Order: sequence, then C-alpha cells, then structure tokens
Amino acid sequence: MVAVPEKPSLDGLEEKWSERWESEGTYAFDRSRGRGEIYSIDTPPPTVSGSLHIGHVLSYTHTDTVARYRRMRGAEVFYPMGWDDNGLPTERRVQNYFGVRCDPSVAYDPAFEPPPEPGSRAEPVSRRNFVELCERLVADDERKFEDLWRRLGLSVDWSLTYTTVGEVAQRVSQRAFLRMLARGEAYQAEAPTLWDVDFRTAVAQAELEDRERPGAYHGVRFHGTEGAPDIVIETTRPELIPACVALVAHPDDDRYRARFGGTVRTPLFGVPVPVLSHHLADPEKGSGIAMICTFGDTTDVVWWRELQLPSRNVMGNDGRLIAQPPAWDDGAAPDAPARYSELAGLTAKQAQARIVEMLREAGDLVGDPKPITHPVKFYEKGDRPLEIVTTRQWYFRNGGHDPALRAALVGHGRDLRWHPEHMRVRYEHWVEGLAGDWLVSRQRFFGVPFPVWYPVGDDGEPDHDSPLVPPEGRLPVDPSVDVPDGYTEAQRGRPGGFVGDPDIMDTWATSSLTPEIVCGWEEDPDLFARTFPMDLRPQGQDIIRTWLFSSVVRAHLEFGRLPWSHAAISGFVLDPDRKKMSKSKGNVVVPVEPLERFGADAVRYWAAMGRPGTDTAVDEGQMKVGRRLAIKVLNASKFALGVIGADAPPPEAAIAPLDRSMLGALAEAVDGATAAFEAYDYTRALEHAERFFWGFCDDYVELVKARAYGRDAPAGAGAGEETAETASARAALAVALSTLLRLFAPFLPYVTEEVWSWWRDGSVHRSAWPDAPELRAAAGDADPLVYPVAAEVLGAVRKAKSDAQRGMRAEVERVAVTAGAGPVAALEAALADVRDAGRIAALETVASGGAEEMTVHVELAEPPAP
RNA sequence: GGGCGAUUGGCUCAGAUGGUUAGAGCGCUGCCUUCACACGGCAGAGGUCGGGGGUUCGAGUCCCUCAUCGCCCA
Repeated sequence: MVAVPEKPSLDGLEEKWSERWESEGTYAFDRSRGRGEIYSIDTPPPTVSGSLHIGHVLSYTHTDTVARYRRMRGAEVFYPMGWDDNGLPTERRVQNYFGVRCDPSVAYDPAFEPPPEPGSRAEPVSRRNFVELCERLVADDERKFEDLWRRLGLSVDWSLTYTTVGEVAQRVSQRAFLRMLARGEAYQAEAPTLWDVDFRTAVAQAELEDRERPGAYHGVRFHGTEGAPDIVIETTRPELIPACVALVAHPDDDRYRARFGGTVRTPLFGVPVPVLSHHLADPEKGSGIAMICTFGDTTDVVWWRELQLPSRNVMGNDGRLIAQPPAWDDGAAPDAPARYSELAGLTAKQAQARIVEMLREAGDLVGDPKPITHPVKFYEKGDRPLEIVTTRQWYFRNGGHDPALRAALVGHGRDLRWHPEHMRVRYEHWVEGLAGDWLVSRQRFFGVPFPVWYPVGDDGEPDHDSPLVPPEGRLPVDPSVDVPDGYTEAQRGRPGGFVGDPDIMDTWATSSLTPEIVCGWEEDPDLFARTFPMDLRPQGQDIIRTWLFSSVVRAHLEFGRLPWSHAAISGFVLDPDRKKMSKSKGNVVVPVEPLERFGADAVRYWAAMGRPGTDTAVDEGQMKVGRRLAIKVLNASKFALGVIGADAPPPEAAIAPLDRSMLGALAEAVDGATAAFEAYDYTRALEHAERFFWGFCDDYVELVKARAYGRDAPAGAGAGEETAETASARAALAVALSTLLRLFAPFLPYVTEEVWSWWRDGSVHRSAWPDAPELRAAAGDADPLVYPVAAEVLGAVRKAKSDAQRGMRAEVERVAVTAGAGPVAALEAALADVRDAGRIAALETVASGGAEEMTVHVELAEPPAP
C-alpha cells in the first residue's frame, strides 16, 4: 500500500503526528522489559518560570536525538519529564504577579482571591494561601511547557511526568532526609551563614557569585595602649567597627611583628582588641593589617574560627544593625552604647555614612576614602551584597569537611563518562575546592518542608537537639500543619508541647533526587530495579557544581554509587550575534516564533548541528537549511516511491554494479552515524546521514532515473514486465529510502514519520536502526568505486554544461574518460546509466595504465537553432 | 590571579593517533524551469589555518611563547 500525496508538504505534520504518537502510545514506556534492555534518562526538570527559552530547545533536542536512537537500537527508553516548581523563582513571580507576600502569621482564608490588579503594597497572605497561588501559577506554566515540548517532538512518555513539589517528590525528599538524619549525614548547626537580606534566607556556597563592585578604603585609626603608637587600617566596611574583635597581619610582616600579642582600642567605642597574626592577611592589601569583624566577609569567618575569637554580631537578618549593642565585655568607652544607638536600625549603607561622619569628628578617619572596585559576594539571584549572620541551619555532609567523603566523590567523577570529556575537570575543581558542608535549609515557603518538629520545654524554648521525626509511613508531612505522634494540635507552640521546623529544603536538595524520584525509590521497587542507576544525565555546564554534584552526593550517600553512567553537558545558547543570552540583556529568543516560521524539524536540525558541549548561536540560516532538508526528504521520497511502487523487489534483486556500490557506500554512512551516536555525538551522526543523502539525490537518483523508469525495457514488453536492471534499481531505491528515513528519524521525526506512513506500517520511531551488515550483504562483492566514479564523471559533464551556460538537459556529443584501470573498469560497469543521466551520445573510456587522476573530456552537441 | 575552551575563506563550523593540490554549509556570483523538488537544481570564485619560535624528511594537526575572545573559579 503506497499513498504518496500529489504535492507533499510539511504543513500540518506537527499537529497530525504529535496527536497520533500520543494516541498510539508510540513513546510509552514498557516496564515489562528488564534492566539490560532499558535506557534510562534523567531529564532536567525545567524551572517553570513562565517564559520559555530557546536554550531549552537546544539541549532538550540533543537528548531527544539520543533517546530516539536508543529506542531504534531496541532499547526500551525510560524518558520522563519533570517540572521544577520549587523555591524562590516561583515565589518571586507569585509576589509580582498577584501582588501578595507570604506572612506565616496570617490565618488561612479558604475563600481568598488575589486582587485583580497587583496593588502598590503587597497584600499579606497566609502560608497556605501563598502556596496555593504558587500551585495555580505553575499549573499554567507547566501546560505551556508541555505544549512546547510536544510540538518540538520530544519522545517523552508524558504519563510519567513529575514535579519537584509533588507528593512523590516530597515523600522521596523527606524519606532521604530522615535516613540521612539517622546516619548523621544531615545535621543542624548554629553557624555564620551567608544571608540574603532581601530574600531573608540563607544561601549555599554553590549559589554564590562574585561581582565587581565599587567601594572605598577608609583609613581608620586604632589607638595604641600603654604608649604604643596608633595603627591605621584600611577597611571597606567601617560600619562594622563596633563588631571588631581583633586586628590581623601576616606573620612575616615586619611593620606589625612587634605588635603581635599586644592590644589596641577601637576608635569611637574604645574597645580593646588584640593584634594577631595569620597567613591569610595580605601585606599588599591596604595597609597590610585588617580588622576582623563578626562577620564582614568569608575571610573573617575563617579568622574567627581559626583564631578562636569571640562573636560580636551587629548585623540583623533584615540587613539593618541590630538594636542591642554587641557584648564588649569591659573596657569599652563609657559613651560607646550611646554612640552605637545612633547606628542601630540603620542599613549597612546608612550606618557606613553615619560612622564615617563620627570618625571624622573624632579625628580617627585618616585621609579621604579611596575609591576601589573589589569582588563582593552575591546570591546569584539577588541584588544586594550578602551579609553574614549567625543562624541555626540544616546541613548535608558533602565532603567539605570530610577528606574521605571528598575522595569518594572525586572518584565517582572519574568513573562517570563525560561528554565532552573535558567537562570532568569542572567537577573535580569544584569538589576539591569545597570549603564546607552543604547548607540546605531555606527560610522560604514554597517547597519541601523539613519533616521534623522540636519539643518545647517548660521554659517555652524549643529543644533543637532532639527533633521529633515521623515514621516513614506518614510521609509527606508538613510540620506547620501536621502534628507529631503523641501530641495534639492544641500543644503547638506551648510549653511542654512542640513546634514545627519552619524551613523548606533548598531547590537542589530536592532536585538532586530526580533519579530517585523518577525511578520510584522505595515507592515502586520493581520500577526502581529496572531503571536505576540510570544511563544518562543531560544538563547544562553552568549547573555542574549544583545539580550534577549534589545528585552524585545523594546517590553516593544512599547507595554508594553513581546515579547514572553518562553525563552529557550542553553548551550555552547565544544570540545571533554570539552574545550570551540573558533576560537582563533583553536578547532572549522565544522558541515559539522559530517553530512557527520554520517548523519543528527545521528547528531541531539547527539544534542538532550545535555540537555537544559547544556554545551555539541562534541561527535562522541553519533553520532554513533544516527546512530545506525536510522538504528534500519529502520530494526525494516521492520520486523513489513513484518508481518503487506497491511491492518493492527484495534487496537481493539489486544486482546492478552501480546499485550495489551505492548500497555499500550507504553501509559506510550507517557505520559512521552509529559510531557517532555511540559516542553521544549526534551532530556527527546527522552529518553522516546528510552527506550521503545530498550525494544520493544529486548523483545516484540522476544516474538511476532512466533505468528505474524502464528505459531499457525491451520493445513490446507489456505492463508489469520489467528487466532485471529496472528491478535492481527499484530494489536499491527501496533499501536506500528505508535506510535514510531511519537515519534521519532521530533528527527530523515529523517528516520521516510522514514518509514512512506512505508505504510502511507502524512508526518509523519504533523501527530498527539501520543495520550496516545487512546493507553490505545486499551490496555483495560490488566494486566500491562504481558509485563515486560514475558520480564524478556525471559531475564533470554537469560542469561542462554549466561552463557553456547550457541547461542540464543539453545533449552531449561525446565524452572521453581517461583514468587508471580500476576507475575505468568501475565506470564501464555503469556506462549506460552515466550515458543516460548525462544525455551522452558516445561515452569512451581510455585506460591510462598509470595511477594519475581521471580526466573527463566533454564535447557538447550544437545547441538547437533558436 | 588560577583553570578550561576557542582563534581555519565574508559568516558558522569540520579537520582521530602529524603525511598526497586544507573540507562543508550559509552568503556571494553565474547558469538552468513542464518528466521528485523554484520552500528548487547545477556550477563557480573565495583560505600564507591568530603572531613568533621549535621538534620533524614532512605540522592546521606535537612542544614553547605571546596576543585576542568566551566561560568557570578565586
């Protein structure tokens, strides 16, 4: 049954086939297959932020080509999609979109509706109402994302979709947490913590970034005691003078060596502080001696810890100096508390301005502030410099304090197969440079809560050292709503009662468990045994230190093994001018537009031409090429099927040397594409298919046309009778078309499926990947030179016609080919085909005997009189 | 400051383990329309492979050095 449309077109293919694939379950995962037959992919759950990015299209297409290849190789592909709804980005969107803010002290209002237009002041809503608004917004976003993915043709089994805040993810995250707690891998600590004063949440090392910011060195005089001279320090943060606990200089610094062990008094407050030495003090920086505050920056934290200094915290969680002056012990100036009260309640910036005035009045500001630019730590999503405050937080052990664990994690990085290979070093450098454990608690609302409560003592204080945990069977729990076993809701917050942990887990604390979530760890042991550990983790290079690393940590702690065997790291998408795309630059390309203009196959072609791990620019030119290729597939298929007809002769009917030689060349292309896919190099796989295909259209199809149409049928042959040569052409075209459609299927799923449906049952995407040995068997012992030599001679004839500015149908009087014995023999095996394709009256061959290159002499016939 | 990657025709990129006149696509130029394809076809022009030095019979390919760009980390 062959049904080729009169005028094949790409229009409507996406709607038609994405619906058909869904209704026929083309990509449905068959869980009856064993682990050895399953290829399991840990797809990144996109952060559902409401706007779609062409970068998603790039990297997810890469993964999809691999998924489709594996499926055609006979693997059952486990390829679920998830949505990352977690955390700050969603909360921030909800705040802006609805004009609300979460206030946990507000009571739940079941009838709450957000204001139709966001007001100028954010409306406080209960935590539960806030979470409901988050869910409302992400549901909408998830639908848009899924529509886009379906249109792009991702071969995902949509029945397996999960979200990082869904019930399963909550249960898995909380279960993993409880087990880590029991093993001592999760713990709480009261410690200096990097803190975003706008978001009011702790921030982990992996979420930091340095930004160059203007600042100023302020020369500040510390007063010598017992007749010693004053010491002038240079600081960018004079507002932290009340928090100063020591001065520090390098041990080898002769300027200060004599002062080590001595004492100076802070300006304004007169607090005695020791002068100490430490190798991290940089003699080149400022005056070579620094004040240590608790805490001005991360180096302060190191000094504070290693020199065992007291804590004099002045920075509040709101980014303002706290009301209470720090504990100065004794010795502070009598008016110190009064001076401090002028600073209390000011932001860091305001306090700096005020204290500079005070220093100037007191004569302790030395010279004018000297403007500099210096790196300042920011939360990657934040707008104000981070402060360091001391808070109680949850941590996961990740090797930051544990050399044995770190070594094990580095070892996993070596075992993982990276594509491209050099991405491995980013992981190693990150792991080797870890400065501490992983801070996982966030003072936010939309996410997975910590499943613990704390008993409240008779004094009304919670006892954080003996958390109450639920049995795993109760998970998931929300400790702000649920009650620990043995208590009643009435006891919440009461002496002798309990309180729930108010925090949620860091986004990465949940998404690091995507392998465990999708494979059904402790939820579906049968599925887990068939899919875990997974085969492939595709992801961006920017989240190696977060998502990839944290996933390795979790799988190591839970199972002692890697969660997947391969990691495919994709590059960035760049704008058409090769600038990195970012929302702030406003150069983001929205994927719907190119999909509408060029079609999914064309956009996928562009994406697939972006090599693994390489930054790739949005390139409409490449999309146009992809569209042209898709159209060419339609038209070439129409021609081929026109001559193949309803019942193609079997492959053994291909007996003509040209046909068999072409099939041999096709076998080479299949080998090349297969090897490339095995190495996760989808681009090279596509190039092999494409290179063969264009030559096939230009040369083979032209060479075989006349014979395929029955040119050499004996006079008087009736309908249905054909020569063996014609049957050979039809057989070879059928094999080649079938092979080419399957080679292109991972890249151009729509057009290949369309053509497949014209003459084959079932989906091309469930057909077998082409088999090179089978093609070689059909090629038999054909001379591999026949096809390239015939193509070369035909090309020379075309060039002669083009040089003479004649049409390709121009008649040729005579062609003389001089070449070595091998090429001459090859050409003679396809003489009739070359003659017909070139419209050549007389084609002569001359064996030169030598190995010199082939020469083709072409004499065109006189053009017909105009 | 450290690490990684890049630097090949106007543009985007290929060029394992060094070996005949350096490839492709886009763009450009010219020609060609009823017989798969004008949402097309064919052909052509265009490169001292970032600079310098070295190893070698021979280097875009290996080594050193410098420069520029991008990313990551301090």
